[in-house]
Amino acid sequence: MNQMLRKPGGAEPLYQSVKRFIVDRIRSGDWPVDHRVPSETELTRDFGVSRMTVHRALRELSGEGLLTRVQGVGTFVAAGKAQSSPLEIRNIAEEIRARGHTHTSDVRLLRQEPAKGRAARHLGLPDGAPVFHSLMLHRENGIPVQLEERYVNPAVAPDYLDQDFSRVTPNEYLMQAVSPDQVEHLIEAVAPNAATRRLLKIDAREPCLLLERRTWARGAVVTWARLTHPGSRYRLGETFAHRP
Amino acid sequence: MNQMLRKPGGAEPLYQSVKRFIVDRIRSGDWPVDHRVPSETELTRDFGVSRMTVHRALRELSGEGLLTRVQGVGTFVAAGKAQSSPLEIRNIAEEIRARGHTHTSDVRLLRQEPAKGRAARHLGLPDGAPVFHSLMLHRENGIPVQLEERYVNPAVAPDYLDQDFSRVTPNEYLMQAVSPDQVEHLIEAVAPNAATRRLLKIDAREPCLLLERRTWARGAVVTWARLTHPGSRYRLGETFAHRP
DNA sequence: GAGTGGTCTAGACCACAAT
DNA sequence: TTGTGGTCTAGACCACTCG
Repeated sequence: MNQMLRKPGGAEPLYQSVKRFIVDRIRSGDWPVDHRVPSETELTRDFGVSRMTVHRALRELSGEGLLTRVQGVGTFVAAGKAQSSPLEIRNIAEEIRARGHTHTSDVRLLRQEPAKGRAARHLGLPDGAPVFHSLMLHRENGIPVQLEERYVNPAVAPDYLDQDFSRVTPNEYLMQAVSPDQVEHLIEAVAPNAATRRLLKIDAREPCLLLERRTWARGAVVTWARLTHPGSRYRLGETFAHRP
Repeated sequence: MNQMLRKPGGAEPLYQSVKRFIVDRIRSGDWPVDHRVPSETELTRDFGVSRMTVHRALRELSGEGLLTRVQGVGTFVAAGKAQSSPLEIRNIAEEIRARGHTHTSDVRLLRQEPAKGRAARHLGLPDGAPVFHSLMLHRENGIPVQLEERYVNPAVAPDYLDQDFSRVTPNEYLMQAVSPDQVEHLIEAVAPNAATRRLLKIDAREPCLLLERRTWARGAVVTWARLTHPGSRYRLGETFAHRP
């Protein structure tokens, strides 16, 4: 029966089971973008639940941006360009997983070096003071979506260099290690330089969305991050309240 | 009957009517923060609809952050009311004047036309329905900084075409004419097309920051605006305190 | 025990799109 | 005409909180 679909733990609503089943198919790659999802009638039969229950699952996934529904036509896996809110401090890995996709990342650089120029000024440190510097490349389903260059104040996060950033993103680590009390964001459209183009695998004509973020904790700058995204693969968004 | 609660236009789902009723009570101040909302049973009786319908309305309002629901206790008007947004609806003219600079603008287009493609979809209107379409160029100290292309729902702002937009920006007019209750923003980096390059006086290599904004009032889309800025002359920025 | 919200069913009618 | 999603009903059982 449909009990087989329930989570082992037991107490999960049926519509959650249906949602989980669909998200798993998308996450695993079984259902690519634009793939047609079984109709409500089919899912009703397959899961042995009522149509209202299936409908709720599909409606919620549609509201979460994972599916697109067209009356009279069907339900499809949403194309969904990457989209996030600049308001909060977003976690790129979580954001990607929330879309049902796979997040992977490479550590391209992780070291201590003398602060110079803008990095020193943004961190509020004297020129030549030691800083931590990291460069990460984040991918969504294998496609580069964010280049994360980050400078970290060693006084605030002394263990930064010892982390395994293949398991926990720098963002995740810093958020739990030193919860910041102030944030600054700047958003710009920029032309990528040669190194950025190579890492993001884009050509010179593609503009990039640059999000710069600084965070503070108890008056000291924690980190200055430059997050560069290919314009064709990422955008920032936010909705206040719901659109009906 | 519950027909009295329906919108004059007719076709509104019942759960929408219930939502609208509650939102109106909150917005008007009748129901302050922490006010207890009538139970599902009471609303079912008052509206003459089934409990499932009432439940959906309350569940969605809860998801949108307007209500808080506690099983076994009741439903209450949520506190909070979002932190100030970095992407509040900005008024380009005011923003420029706040920097001590001079704002000028040209009306390049202002007319009614049949909605097509994206404009129709974004406004939630059928293809070919009449819409208002305007194109404005905004300058800071004589230098173009924003190209504002805007589509407006005639049903919501019927007098749009009669305004003098050399004195009041479309944004200012719409904000005071129909105060929106919902906003959506999207930010992208894009390459400008030929017409945009010519109007903004930039060359093909310069990326542009595109801010798309939709606003709603009482469930209907008011306007969809595409604000294009030269990457070298404009950026979005924001500082705020983080909630611990 | 009474009242609340959370979930679920088995039907129904409708609007819409494709054939 | 067929199949799709959108809405709605009138019940039902459950978990939970409170007096």
